[in-house]
Amino acid sequence: MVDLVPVHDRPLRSHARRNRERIISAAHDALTGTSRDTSLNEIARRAGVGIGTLFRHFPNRDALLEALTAEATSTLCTAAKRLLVSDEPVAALVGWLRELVDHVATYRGLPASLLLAGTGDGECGLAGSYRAIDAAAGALLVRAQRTGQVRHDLDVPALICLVGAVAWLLEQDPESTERIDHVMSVLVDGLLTAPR
Amino acid sequence: MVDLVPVHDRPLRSHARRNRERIISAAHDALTGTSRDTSLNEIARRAGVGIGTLFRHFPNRDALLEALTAEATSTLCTAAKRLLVSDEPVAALVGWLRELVDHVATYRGLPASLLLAGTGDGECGLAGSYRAIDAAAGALLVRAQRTGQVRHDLDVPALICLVGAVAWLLEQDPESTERIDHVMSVLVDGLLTAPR
DNA sequence: ACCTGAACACCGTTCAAGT
DNA sequence: ACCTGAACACCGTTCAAGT
Repeated sequence: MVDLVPVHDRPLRSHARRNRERIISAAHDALTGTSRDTSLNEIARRAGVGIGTLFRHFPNRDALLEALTAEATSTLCTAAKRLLVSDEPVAALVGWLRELVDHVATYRGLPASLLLAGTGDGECGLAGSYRAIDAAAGALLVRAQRTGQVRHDLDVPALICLVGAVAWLLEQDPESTERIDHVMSVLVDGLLTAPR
Repeated sequence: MVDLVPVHDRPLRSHARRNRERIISAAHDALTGTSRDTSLNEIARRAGVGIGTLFRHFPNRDALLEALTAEATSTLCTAAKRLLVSDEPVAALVGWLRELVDHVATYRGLPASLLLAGTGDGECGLAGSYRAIDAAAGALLVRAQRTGQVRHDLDVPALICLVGAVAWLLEQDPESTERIDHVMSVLVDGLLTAPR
């Protein structure tokens, strides 16, 4: 994209960009740490920015979540592409799903927002992330199903539902990692083809 | 318990009891219908009662949820006892878990509150319900495990986690019954013993 | 073009004042 | 003993006013 903006408002734009970064950084710290339930007003305050500025950059909470997770989501999806050439299709799928659970559980409210992005007809903030995850998971799923070891009556939305549900469990009690692993193993067993 | 209260405050007590019933009834309608996200103030208003009265009867949202669900929970748990003498232990467990999912998904916020009741050390409102469900599920689980068809590395808390997660999915999108059924069948497959 | 922060309509919760 | 509702401290969100 060519830069057509006049030179004289460069400093303003760069200042705005810095504000954006500050908000993202403050939001990351606020939504990731131990006290994850931080208000948007508080995030703006910590970012040293007016609340109006936060809403100017991110019209709603989902837009902020999208910005926060965009980078991690895309690295996760490129990782999926790399896994597509591994020689263990089922292990690749399962391993990636586990990573996805951890990723989605990183920010409070992300499981619900991601699910909503899948259901929602319109363009809610996380629609882009959802599509990226959908594509990555789809490729891994199809390849795993071709081995015959994974149920064929599974589609990507169902898979994302399952991941979202487990991520929500992790969100409810971030301490209970071992229980989540247990639950996840039950779920993975369910994905595998049952003996007829 | 013997009734020791003087006769002259009987009408007051009965009036209080009627208020309690009104609140429960209004809350049921408000939290069950299509617009499930009704505020406590609004519920009090619909019940024709001051907001202070609502908080006097139910100190927090979980206490209200407990009162709302107490009856349905106990009938579900007596149903579990009846299922204990059926001749299909696995089908009994699975069928009951499905009913539990529907029950937990009935009221908005119940999945999260129930999970918290399991984790919480103290006495949050739904601790009683959790114990009842724990006992009922435990009996069904043990019997199903004795057949050898159900994984032995499963305990009741893990089971309730799974139910809560699926109920949360249903809560997020009450329309998607067919998808939930699908997810539930995957989960149930995961509960069954995998071929060694 | 971008930022600010007072202001709005809400939320759950409390508590002095009533009967 | 029980009820009331104004009041409090919050929340997300908007928007007139500034630079």
